[in-house]
Amino acid sequence: MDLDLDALNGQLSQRGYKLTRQRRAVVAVVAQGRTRLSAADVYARARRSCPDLGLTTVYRTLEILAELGAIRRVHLDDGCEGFAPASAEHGHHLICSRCHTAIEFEDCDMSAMFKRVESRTGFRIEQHWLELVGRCPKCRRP
Amino acid sequence: MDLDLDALNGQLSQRGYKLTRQRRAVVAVVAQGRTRLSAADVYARARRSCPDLGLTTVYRTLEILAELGAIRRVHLDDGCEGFAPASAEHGHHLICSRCHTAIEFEDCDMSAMFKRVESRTGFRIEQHWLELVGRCPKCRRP
DNA sequence: GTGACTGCAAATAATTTGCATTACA
DNA sequence: TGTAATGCAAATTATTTGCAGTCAC
Repeated sequence: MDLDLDALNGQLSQRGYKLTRQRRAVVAVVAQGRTRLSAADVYARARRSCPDLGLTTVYRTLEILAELGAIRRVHLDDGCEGFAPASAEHGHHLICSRCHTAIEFEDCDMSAMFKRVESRTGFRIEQHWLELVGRCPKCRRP
Repeated sequence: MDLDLDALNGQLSQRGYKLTRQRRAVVAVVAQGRTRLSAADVYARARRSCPDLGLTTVYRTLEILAELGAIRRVHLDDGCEGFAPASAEHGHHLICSRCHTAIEFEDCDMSAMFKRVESRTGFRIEQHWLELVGRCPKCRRP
C-alpha cells in the first residue's frame, strides 16, 4: 500500500513547489515508508540516496507533505511523535508495538458513541483522533 | 468532576512519597484542573501558592501523577503535549478546541470495529488511543 | 537524624529561524 | 534569470540530569 510517488511529485509541482533533488529523496522515503517515521528516521534514510541532504530540509518537506495530506502525525505511547503515510482522506493508524509497522484504516464508525458523548456533555464534536497499537502478524510469532 | 485532593495526597504518601509543600501545590493545581495543562501551565498556576516552586519539580511530580493514573497525557492538535486529570481507570478525553476544557469519558465501545480491523489486518490490538476535540457548551455561543 | 526532595544550572533533545548560497523552472 | 529552496549555524523550546543544600517524617 505504497503512496504513489509520481502522483505525490505531481501534487507538489502543481502547488508550485519545486521538485528539488532533496525533496524527491524525502518524498521517496515517505512514499515507501511502511512504518512510522520520525524526522530523524527520514533524514537517515533519505541521505542514502542524497547524502548532502540537511535535516532542516527534512522538517520543511515533512511539513509540506502533512499539509498535502500525504502523511499524518502519529503519537506514540510515550509521547514521541512521528509521521506515517496517509493515503485516505480520513484515516487512522494501527501501529505495531514491536516493529512499528504502520497500517492505515478508514473504518472508524464511532457515530453512535459520538452522539452519546455529545448529548451527555453538551459538546459538539469536531474531530477525533484515534490510534491503535498492537502486534502485527509477523511480530506475533517470535 | 474534580479529583479528590485528599485521596491523591493519601495515595502519594502510601507509596512512600513525601508530601512536600511543592508537591502539594502541584497536586492541588492538577486536582482542580478543568483544562488540559502543560508543564508550564501547572508551573505558572502552582507558583501562585508556592512561589519558590521550580519547574523541575513540576516535571517530576507530573511524572509521578501519571504513574498513579491521576493524570493522562493528551496530544494537542498541533502535536504539543499536555496532561489532563484522569479519574477513571480507562478513560479518554474530550477537549474544547477553543478554551481547552478537558472532559473525561469512559464510554468507548469500539469492540466491533476492533474485531473488523483485527480480522482484516492480522494485527492483535493491544491498546487504543482516542481523543475527541470539539466545542464545549460555553464556547458554542460566542 | 537521614534519605528523599528541592532548586539551580548545565546538559540534552527536538525543532525553528536567519542568512548567504545554490539550483529549479 | 529570478525566486524558491538549500545547508549551516545559531536560536528556541521542552525536558532531563548532576549536585549541594534542605526538609518531611
